[in-house]
Amino acid sequence: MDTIKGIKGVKDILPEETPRWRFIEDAARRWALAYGYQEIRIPIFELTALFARSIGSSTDIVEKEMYTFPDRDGSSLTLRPEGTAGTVRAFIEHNRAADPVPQKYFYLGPMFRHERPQAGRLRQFHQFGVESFGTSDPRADIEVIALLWRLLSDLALPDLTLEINSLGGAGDRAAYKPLLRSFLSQQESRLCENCRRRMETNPLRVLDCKVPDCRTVTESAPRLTDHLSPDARTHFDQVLEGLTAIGVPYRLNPRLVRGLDYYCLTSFEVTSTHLGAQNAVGAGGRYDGLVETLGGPSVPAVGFAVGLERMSLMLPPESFSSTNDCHFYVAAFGEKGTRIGLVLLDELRRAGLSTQCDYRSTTLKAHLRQADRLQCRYAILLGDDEANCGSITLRNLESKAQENLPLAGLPSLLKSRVSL
RNA sequence: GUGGGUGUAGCUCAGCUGGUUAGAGCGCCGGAUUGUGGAUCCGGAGGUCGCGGGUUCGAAACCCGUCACUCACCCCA
Repeated sequence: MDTIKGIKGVKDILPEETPRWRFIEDAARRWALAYGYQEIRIPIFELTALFARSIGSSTDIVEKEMYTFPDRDGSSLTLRPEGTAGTVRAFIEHNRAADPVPQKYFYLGPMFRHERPQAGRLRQFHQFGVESFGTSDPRADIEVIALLWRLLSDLALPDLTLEINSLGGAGDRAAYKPLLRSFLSQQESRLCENCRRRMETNPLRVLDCKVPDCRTVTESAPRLTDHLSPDARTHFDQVLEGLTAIGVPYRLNPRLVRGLDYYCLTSFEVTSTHLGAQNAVGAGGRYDGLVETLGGPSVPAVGFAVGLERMSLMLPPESFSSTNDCHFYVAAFGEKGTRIGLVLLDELRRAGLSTQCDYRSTTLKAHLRQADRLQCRYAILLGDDEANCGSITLRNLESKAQENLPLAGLPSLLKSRVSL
C-alpha cells in the first residue's frame, strides 16, 4: 500500500513551527492596521484571464508557472500566483473608487507558482501584501515603503537593504527602450544568450542579469533614471526626500527592474544576504495603469508583497516565544479519581484555565512525566485518596511544592491564588 | 525545463578497497521507586539499507534505471 505524500514544493507547517508563523503574521497585521490598511480576503482562484491581463502575458509567471485548470463549464481558472490582481479585481467589482476615504488594503495568504522548489521558494508559498489605491502623491509611495521597512526591522531580520529605482511613466520607458536597445546591440557579442533574446522581448531585464559579463556591459548603458520626464523625476525625488526625512535608509539601484508588467515609477525591493540565492524578502512599486487595464476607472496605486517563508527563514529564533501556554495538568488516576477528574478537567477549562491531560496515562508516574513533557506549570493530583476526602493535591512542577486544596470551587480558587 | 548533492531506526548520522547476526548518539517503552516528573543506572523494542533490475559465491556498498528530498541555474516574494 503506497502512502500518499504531499505535493512537491507544498509544505506542512507543523505545530512546532506555527508559533513563529503567528508571530510574523501578527506583526504584519499590527503594522498594517497601524498604517491604516484594512484586511481584505480575496479568493484563492480566479479566472485565468485576470492574471494574464494584469501580470503580463509574456512574463514567466503567466507563461509557465501558473496552476491553471478548466472549470466544469470549460472556463479557465487559475490558482492565484500573487495577490495584486485579485485585490484590484475586487476593488473594481465593488466600485470602491466611489468611496471617499482612501482605499488601503492588506492581505495575507497562500500563493501558487509551479517552479522548481529551492531554498526560500515553494510552489505553495505565503505572502503578506498591501495595496494603496487612489493616491498618486509620492507620500503614498513613502508610506508603503515605510510600512514594509518598519515591519521587517521590527522583526529584527538581519542585514536588510532597501533598493529603489524609478521606472518612469509609460512614455519614458517607450522613449528609453530604443536607446537601450541600440546600446545593447552594439555590445551584443558580449552578452549571454539569454540577454540577446531579452534584448528584443524585454530589454530592461538585461539590466538585472546576473552574468558578470553582462553586468560589465550594462555598467555603461544609458540609465532610465537619466531619461525621466520632469513629472517622473519630481515624483522620484520627492519619494527619496521623504524616505530620508523619516529615516528609512535606501540604496539607489538603476538596474532594479521588476518582473511584472504593471509596475511604473517607483520600484523597490528589500533584500538580505541570509536567504541563499533568493535574496529578495519583499518588493513592490507603483502600478498606476493597472486598475484601468482591468476595466476599472483610472486610479493610481502602489503596493508591495513580502514572502512569509523568507521572513521566517531569517527570523532570529530568540525573538519569539514558543513556550506552551498550558498551565495545568490534571493527573487523575484510580477508579474514583479518574471519574472525578473528567469533571474537574471540564470545569477548569470552562473557567478559562488552560488545562491538559493524557488519557492514556493510568499511573501517577506516567501522568507526571507527561505533565513535564507538556511543560505545564502545575499538576493537579487526583487519586482515590484525594477523591475520598473531596480534595486535590496541587503540585508546583518547578518548585515541587505541594498543598492540599478542596475540590469544591477549585477553579475560582486557582484563578485567585495562582499568578500566571 | 536544466545541472549538482543526498537517500541506512522516530531524529541526527557512522558503516573502510563488496564478506556473513546493519551500528552509535538522542528519543521511545519498561524496571530500580506497587501515589510523585526532569537526573543517574540497568534492560528492551524499533530497520522492505528510497524503489526496480543487473554484476557477484556474496551488495547498504559496484553498475543501470527510477522516484523522492535538497541546493543551484532560470525566474521570483
